[in-house]
Amino acid sequence: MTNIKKVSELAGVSTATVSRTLKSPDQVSQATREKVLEAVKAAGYRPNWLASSVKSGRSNTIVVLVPNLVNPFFMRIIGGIEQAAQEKGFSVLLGDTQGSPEREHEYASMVLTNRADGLIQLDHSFPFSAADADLAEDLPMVSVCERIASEKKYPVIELDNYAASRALAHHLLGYGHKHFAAIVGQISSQIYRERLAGIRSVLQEEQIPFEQAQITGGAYTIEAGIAGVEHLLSLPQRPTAIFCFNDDIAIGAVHAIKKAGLRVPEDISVVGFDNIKVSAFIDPPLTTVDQPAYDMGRRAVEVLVSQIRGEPLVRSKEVLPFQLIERESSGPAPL
Amino acid sequence: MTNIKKVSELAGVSTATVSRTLKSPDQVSQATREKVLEAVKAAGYRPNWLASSVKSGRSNTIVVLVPNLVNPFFMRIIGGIEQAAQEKGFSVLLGDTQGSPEREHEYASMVLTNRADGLIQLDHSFPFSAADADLAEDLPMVSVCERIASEKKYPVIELDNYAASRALAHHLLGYGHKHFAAIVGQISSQIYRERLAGIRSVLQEEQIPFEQAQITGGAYTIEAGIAGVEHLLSLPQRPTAIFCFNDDIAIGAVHAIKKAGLRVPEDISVVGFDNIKVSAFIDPPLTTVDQPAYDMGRRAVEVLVSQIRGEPLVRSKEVLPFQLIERESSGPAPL
DNA sequence: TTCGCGCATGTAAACGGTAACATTGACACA
DNA sequence: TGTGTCAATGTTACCGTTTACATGCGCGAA
Repeated sequence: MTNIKKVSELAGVSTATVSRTLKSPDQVSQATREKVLEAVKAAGYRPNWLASSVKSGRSNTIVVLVPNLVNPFFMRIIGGIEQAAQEKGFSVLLGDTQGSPEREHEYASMVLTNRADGLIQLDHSFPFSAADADLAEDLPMVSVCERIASEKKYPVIELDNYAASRALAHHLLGYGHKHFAAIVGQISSQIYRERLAGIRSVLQEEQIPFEQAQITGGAYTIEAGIAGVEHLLSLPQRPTAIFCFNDDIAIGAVHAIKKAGLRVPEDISVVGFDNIKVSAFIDPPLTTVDQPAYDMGRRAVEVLVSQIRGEPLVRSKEVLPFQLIERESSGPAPL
Repeated sequence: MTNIKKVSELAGVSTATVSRTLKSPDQVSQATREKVLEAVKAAGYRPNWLASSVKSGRSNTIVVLVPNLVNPFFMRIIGGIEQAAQEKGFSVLLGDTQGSPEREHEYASMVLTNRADGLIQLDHSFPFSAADADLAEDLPMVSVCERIASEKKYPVIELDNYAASRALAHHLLGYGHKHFAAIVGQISSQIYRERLAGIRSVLQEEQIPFEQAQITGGAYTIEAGIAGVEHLLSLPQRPTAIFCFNDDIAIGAVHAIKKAGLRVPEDISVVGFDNIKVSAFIDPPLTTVDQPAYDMGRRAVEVLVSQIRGEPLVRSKEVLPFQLIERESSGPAPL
């Protein structure tokens, strides 16, 4: 391993001069600078990142906790995280948790051991173990989409899920639908509550009933969408419009509806959430709510980095704009 | 920051004893061990990972270069990488390159600066900059799917693309197709050459022509699939079967074919590659080649870690099995 | 009783940088 | 000529661990 000492000997200067040449070249005379740079090149020297980090006490790394890597919506967020992190000189450690608390604990503890300076949580759980909880008190942590379940309020970058659900509901009401159902994702999350509340508020205003039996699901997967539709089609009153809490669920729902010999949207309208890439290209293209995933990731990094730098928190909650994307999976209610 | 010194003072022992208690407890008497562990708990001490890494010279980190985060096939590979890395005590740094050489250089250089111990490349380029190339000579690097373009042969975990393409070709020939086309992904890659060679070899055996005009594309995207079909439909002889070099392209192709008023597979059969999740649930479900993406990721880590440990290389090339998944996007050639 | 062995622990030198402080010398100015 | 200033460089302490080596002590064997 070529280290700074070898370079300093090669150049006939002290290690400090080598360090200065690389970190603050203007403090070094041009003559020695050239000498040193030549020695650096000759030795093939690259500064040891671990060593400088240990000195500075900062790893310039953030860890991102993702419940599911294959979800393209999360990946778009992570794309934004990556981009912003790189611009700010941070690198991104990937923490694929698969929803397992043990995994979350493990990744979260990286912030306690100086392996990372902060963490971004894409799920809604408080990621630290009970043993670490008190140490985690003032650590830089930001959540995206979901709010972290803890007394302390960590900053969150989110969507106005309530308003977005209301927009979807109004969209479907406009088509004359009267029988609604929902296939939800993770239960007990903030998203679950807000979206459901949004739907309920609109339906209540119109005096349209919306019972617990019409709410099914429990995971953000295609399979959950299929199972959800199978359940809903077995109900005495078949819904004519289904809210799916993400596009994966909606894709499964559309698939199952067609498989049952029904048509989308002629028999049942389906709306999703997230606007993942493929949603525009399935048959029929999905009506959905676009979330600015990339920007949410970017923003999360900006907030996190300012926390890491110890800057005061401006807002603990940022709500980014959604956009209702009307496509062909929703249409007039059947007569 | 609570460090080992604070703990040692609290426990009334030396820092060495604290370190030993945590790293090799059997060298410490039970009495002091308990004393130390209590002090650790009282101080809320967590060893500084940066410091131990600088000492050991190993970061126990690998960096993964991905051309495109939103591609679910890559994400399945990365899922396998993550899992295996965690089991082996490594963490994963994410390098979203977007195909940009500068980004690749930047991430690759992390291995030179001890920020990572090795790298996994999912693209086919040699990721180091020209300036770093000679230093990169003996660095642990493994590629998945694609072979790295360099004189030195780095280990690669791949699929038998030639045989898989032959299988797809035979599948379509069995349906009586005579007019083929291909929408390819990245040109100039190993995959491009092998898959095309596989297709060509089968068609040649059957004396079926396959001209350059029938080969289009250039990116692994839905849009490329759409553009590809638009081009192919403008040809004097319309193909009855299209090889798409991944499922995203195939999804775009199916979309465009339907949009043109044609049916899949009655008018045109479409086959893909990768077997991403959604392929089974679009209309019609895609015939495709399943790649064991997760296992490829796992295997890549195993090979990489053994390289990092300096173990001798067993095989420089591992070929994992594919599986032809016959679904409904392929069928009998139209009369 | 003395010697030697081995366990438990302490001391201090690493690891590879960075940066505060010290030193040197050139130069300007009185 | 003496003094002060400043730029360029060297010296050295330090970041937080780990670990080779040193020390001390108890105990069994001779």
